[in-house]
Amino acid sequence: MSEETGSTHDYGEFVATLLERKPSLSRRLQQVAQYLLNNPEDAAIFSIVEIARRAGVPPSAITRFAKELGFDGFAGLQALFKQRLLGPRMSYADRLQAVNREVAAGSREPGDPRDPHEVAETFIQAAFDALLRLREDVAGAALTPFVDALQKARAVHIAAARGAFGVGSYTYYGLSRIGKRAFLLDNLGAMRAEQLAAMDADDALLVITFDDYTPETVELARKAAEAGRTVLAITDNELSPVAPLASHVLYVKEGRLGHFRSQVPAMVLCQTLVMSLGYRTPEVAAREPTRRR
Amino acid sequence: MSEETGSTHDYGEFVATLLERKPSLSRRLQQVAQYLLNNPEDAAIFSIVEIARRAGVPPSAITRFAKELGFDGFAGLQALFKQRLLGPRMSYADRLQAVNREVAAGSREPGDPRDPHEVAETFIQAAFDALLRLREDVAGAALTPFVDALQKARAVHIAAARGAFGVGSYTYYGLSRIGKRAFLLDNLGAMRAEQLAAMDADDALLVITFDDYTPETVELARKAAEAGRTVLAITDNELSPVAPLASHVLYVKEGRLGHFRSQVPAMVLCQTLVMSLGYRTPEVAAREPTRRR
DNA sequence: TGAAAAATAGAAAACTCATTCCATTCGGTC
DNA sequence: GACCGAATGGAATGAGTTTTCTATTTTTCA
Repeated sequence: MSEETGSTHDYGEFVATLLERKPSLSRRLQQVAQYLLNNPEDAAIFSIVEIARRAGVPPSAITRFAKELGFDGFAGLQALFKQRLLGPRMSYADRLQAVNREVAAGSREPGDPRDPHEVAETFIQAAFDALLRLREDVAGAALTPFVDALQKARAVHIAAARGAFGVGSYTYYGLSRIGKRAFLLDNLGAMRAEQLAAMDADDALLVITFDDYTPETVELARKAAEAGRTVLAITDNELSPVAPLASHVLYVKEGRLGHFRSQVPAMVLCQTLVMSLGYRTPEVAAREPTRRR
Repeated sequence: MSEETGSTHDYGEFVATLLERKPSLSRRLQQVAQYLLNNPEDAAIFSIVEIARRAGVPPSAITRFAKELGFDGFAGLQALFKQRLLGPRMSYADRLQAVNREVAAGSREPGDPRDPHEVAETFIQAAFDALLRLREDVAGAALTPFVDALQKARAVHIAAARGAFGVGSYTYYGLSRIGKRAFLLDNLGAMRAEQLAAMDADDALLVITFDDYTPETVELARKAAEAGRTVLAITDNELSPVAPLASHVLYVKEGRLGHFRSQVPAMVLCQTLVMSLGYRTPEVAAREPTRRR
């Protein structure tokens, strides 16, 4: 980790360097450059041997290429391509690249990652990435049946704990606002089971849980499913323990940062559900909600 | 089980197989399955050692997993993920550009605005805008003194109601997670005043309120300020009634779309504060390493 | 509660991959 | 067309990754 990477830490920057230096590279190295720029995904994924084969050069040419551009070796070069592919750590939009360059140029300090401003930057990028993913996930998701189910329910009971509690609270608030009867199963006074028992046959349970799958929340979903209640789930993937219990499931693949997961996409999805439901209840949409002009 | 189970050469098929076979897998192997589904990109890119580290299992568990599912070894399993990543989908960069163009143009084909997918699109765009604005706001904001104040407080009491309750809950959870003593003033049993009175002289009150400035929340801030307690505020602008009561204020200019406010920027800001504080608490920082290496 | 079976972690072995080095080839120059 | 230096390919080496194996732990069932 000393003076290794020489020139570039960022893919865009790397491309710029390459363009500039291409004329001064030897023929073979230009060929390598050509291939890498044309197949950045391959470059991220395959071994040097495989890449060499595809590019029609010997592996040693690629090693030489990496060194020529100031990397320690192939690994350093490939790291750049991996980053690009992984997302949250890559520059995410043209508008924001300007700022990235500022940082690179030194008009802003690269900075201590513990500086709150740096942390903010990181989380904002993570949120961007998470939203991009949500956008894709949602495109193929069955939102309408989910909203149908919410509409059909006489009341919605919400189970969401720990990391998901914020999203659950927000959804509870949103549903209440549009005039949907909603209850938050907050396990107050350890009355979780009793709160659940208060569910009517026509009611639905909305379960929101991710990743650690808070056992209490999963348990609530199981009990409700066993009791024959409608269970709706928002969770992160097909193996989630609540998925098989629910009649409708929406998946939010979340962008994590360290151990902290971005609540953003789940929040936006819930907003969407609430609003979509709101549109369907004309009298509520017409009614001016409290304290809003 | 005599037939080749591992003939899945397509990611979707693999997920299906996994779903079916999950119950019969051992605990560890389920954990591996879970991680792989949650982080398919990582699975495509990193070595077995790195993946094992991130999933919190020994490398051999992953090898066992691969064999259990009928692959020759890890390589065969990983090939699936690589294929998925390279697949027919647009490259990441292309996707980003597409979104940018759409967002910038602000114009997509109209469609029915009540269609949940349209609603989702709208909210996602709103969230994008809100994040961009937050990015600007945060650049000039005094985050560090705010975090200092949080750190100095022996315990943090959080007042956030109605629309802000979700963000408040999340912040409460986050602070607790990093080992900061935190309390949520939820007005349980109408004991708001008593909950506030339980504040110690060294404690701080974190007020989160926007727009409608929930009177109860403002009242809490006022009481705390009168009692000489440290008041920290997150609100939307300089005219907010809580601004003059607080020793430190952070402003989140609302990214509203129609008349629905996006909770996203407030959420991200709170994440940032929690994480920044977390970095300062050594034992927590050690427990929660970031992905930077 | 105890014995048998299954699952597991970790270290050592087997293997793959990346890099180095040097003999050979290539391209330019006189 | 022959010389020289740079560029190149490929085998040998070394680093890193995966797999296997076994002692230990955990779970299951009587």
